[in-house]
Amino acid sequence: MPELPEVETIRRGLKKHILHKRVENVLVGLPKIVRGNLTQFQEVIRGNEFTDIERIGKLLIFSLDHSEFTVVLHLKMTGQLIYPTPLEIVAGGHPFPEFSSHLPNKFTHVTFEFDDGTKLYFNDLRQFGYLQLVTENELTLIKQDYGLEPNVVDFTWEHFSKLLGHRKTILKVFLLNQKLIAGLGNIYADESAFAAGVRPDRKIDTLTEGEARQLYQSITDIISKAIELKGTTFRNYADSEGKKGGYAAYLQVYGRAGKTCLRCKQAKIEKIKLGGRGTHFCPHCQK
DNA sequence: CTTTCTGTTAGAAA
DNA sequence: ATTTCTAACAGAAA
Repeated sequence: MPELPEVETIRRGLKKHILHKRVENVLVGLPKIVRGNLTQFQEVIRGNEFTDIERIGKLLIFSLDHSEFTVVLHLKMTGQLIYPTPLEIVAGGHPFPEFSSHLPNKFTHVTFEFDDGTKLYFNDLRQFGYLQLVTENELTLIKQDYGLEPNVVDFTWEHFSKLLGHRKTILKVFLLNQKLIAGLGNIYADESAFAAGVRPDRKIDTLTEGEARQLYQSITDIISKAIELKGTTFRNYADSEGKKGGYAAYLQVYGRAGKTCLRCKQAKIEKIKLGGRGTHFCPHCQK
């Protein structure tokens, strides 16, 4: 579920709270959520502490103190990392009734218990997400599978344009390819194409330079705005404090199939399937 | 009731 | 080599 802005929001939220706290216990209710050897996973983390949290694309990377291992975590479609702070424990506030108001709940598969009594919950309704211990070498290999980050300085027009190259693939598929651009998902891909005025079913090699530049700018603007607003809650995304993201109010096409376009106020938003994903666009505003 | 859809992606099949 | 399909899963919506 979460795309780059949502994962980044979670990363920032957790960094404020969980670093340098001794992990007293790692409770695992659903073993398959932990890839690799479960016993080793628990032994390496118990008694240790997280020293940093990084992110590449939609993947979170937790550094451990004095360990050859690093923890990587992917939330996939419905994963959540919730760290109730004392204030929220009092308020009892998880915003989604289906996840019940108190944690852990039936979707909590891993719980980290810290030495100050606080807990970090990994919830995942659809159970696609995972945690895994990786060595430095393995981490290097994983990083090689990720392309440009849209929110860093070297996401330049020159790099982006090189990425487009002479590809003939469909724009939507291009935008979702994590090996090329890391972190875009279904929502921001559709929103970026709309903002650029380009149909998502266009072939990359038919884009004019002007359209390509528009697209580059749209991705940059949308991702930074979405990070600023702490992501988009369309269904059940929540940040580490259990709060919803604010970007949903800015969505132009995603989830608006059949509704009148907010820009031209004439055409209805169409929904088609591209690369196996529901794809939304305005047939009037996007060429 | 059944069918289709869902913010992801690894791996198989074509 | 590259592109498309499917599976992993649970629940909401149609």
